[in-house]
Amino acid sequence: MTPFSRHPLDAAILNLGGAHQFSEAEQSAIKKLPITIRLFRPQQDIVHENGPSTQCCIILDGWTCRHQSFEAGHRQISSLHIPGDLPDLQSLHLNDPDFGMTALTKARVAFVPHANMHRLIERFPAIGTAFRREAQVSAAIQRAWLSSLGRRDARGRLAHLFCELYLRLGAVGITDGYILPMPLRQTDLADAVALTPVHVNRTLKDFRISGLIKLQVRKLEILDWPGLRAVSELNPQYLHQK
Amino acid sequence: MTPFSRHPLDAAILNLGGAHQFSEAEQSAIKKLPITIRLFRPQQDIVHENGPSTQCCIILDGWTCRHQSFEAGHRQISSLHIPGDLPDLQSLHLNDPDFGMTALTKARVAFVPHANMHRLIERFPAIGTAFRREAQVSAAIQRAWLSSLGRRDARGRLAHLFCELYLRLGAVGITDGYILPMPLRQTDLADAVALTPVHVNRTLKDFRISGLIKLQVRKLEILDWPGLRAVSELNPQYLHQK
DNA sequence: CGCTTATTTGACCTCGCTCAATCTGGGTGG
DNA sequence: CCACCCAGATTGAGCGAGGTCAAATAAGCG
Repeated sequence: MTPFSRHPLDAAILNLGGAHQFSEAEQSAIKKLPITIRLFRPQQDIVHENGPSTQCCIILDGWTCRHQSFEAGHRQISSLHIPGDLPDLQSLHLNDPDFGMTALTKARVAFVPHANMHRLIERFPAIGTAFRREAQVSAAIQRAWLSSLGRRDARGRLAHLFCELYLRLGAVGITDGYILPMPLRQTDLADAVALTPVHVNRTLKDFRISGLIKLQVRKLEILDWPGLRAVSELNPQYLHQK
Repeated sequence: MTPFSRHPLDAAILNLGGAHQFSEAEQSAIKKLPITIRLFRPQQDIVHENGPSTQCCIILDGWTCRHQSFEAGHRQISSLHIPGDLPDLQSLHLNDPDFGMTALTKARVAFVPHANMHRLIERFPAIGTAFRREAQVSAAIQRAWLSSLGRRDARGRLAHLFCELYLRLGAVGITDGYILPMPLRQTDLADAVALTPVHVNRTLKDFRISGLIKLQVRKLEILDWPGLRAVSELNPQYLHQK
């Protein structure tokens, strides 16, 4: 783990490997992938909602989201992605994306041509297995969101989102105690939990008054974890961490 | 395709194969899987929400659903499954299920031990690929549901569900023109689209009055497909059919 | 034909939406 | 260094889609 061993895909390798880490050979094969790195500004499209893609992307830095738009101008964010995530494995198997992806913050994203990914899977079945596992984990997170939208009220939804982020960010070592980065605007939060920005604002105020959280500039501090967790009815099983 | 070629897993093979069907060798390997077939009555649990499973299941007959329960007694259905579906590939990779699965109708379900599935994937990488593809398709369907709950009103949600079912059932040849089986009770519909049974009832009445559908005993007839589709804002891309 | 489960309808209420105005803080140009 | 700007956050007032509760009707089924 000397500084020399740093590679842009390190976080992704760690993330994908999960419980049983990749072998040396597998890791170095991943690191030899021909990647193109691009920078994005907040609100910039990474993958357009229509139009096929020939590359997979890997989040190196910053936050991105998948979303779908509606005629009335509303949009629904269906997942949030942080460094180490591979949010577009779907395009390896399906031609038409059913979602758009955009940056929520400044973001650094690596792109790998599909052909290279397919070859990688062929040569290293364990990587194929890891991709299947990753698909299942992110499907599980999506299910949790689905239930959240379906059956939780405004407080529950926001609390659940915060708890999930706390755990996910903690797993990749981005938290500082109970303080986590929170680069999303209230508008973005609203699109994620399917509320209006106005109501998100009111609910956050409610949380603040109840002493559950403190939300400053781009930083969220969880003041009362048991309390927030109770509001969220969180069952962290679905994250399948560790 | 003589009657002699009928095998309980035929539908699943067709479903999984997708665009590029399996080779003879692959197909016969699948058919040689040691399956246990069990029958379930409506509302009976197939996979419990807690407790690990050591088998994958394949729906042979009937409808099932995945769902999550909440403390207040509510439940959210996160997906519906019809014959040919493999709704529990997740358990191949993740130990703890984050959902329960129950039969919505009388159902015939085949079970295959994980070990045999893993061996199958090892020997036939194309089957591993098919499993990845299947995971992505069902994730896409879940995303569509998620957006539906988040951004559509009661009419939109129900219409969207009906349109999706029409297309999915059509793809496996279960529809008869615009008539499709609809074994779900209004309570089940409510749990799927996150409304109360009462409001589902009112919305169905509204559809009936608008001449969009006819809903009789266990049968749904779509009287005005363009109309229903307009209400649903359906973009069938996400089903990735064909 | 009686019993249970599902559907239907009515009356009332509430959570979250809409619309609109105001406040705030960080960035920018003079 | 300061006045200005502008995106984002905050607050208020009124409304409506969908929820709740309760009762009536209809449909399976032994």
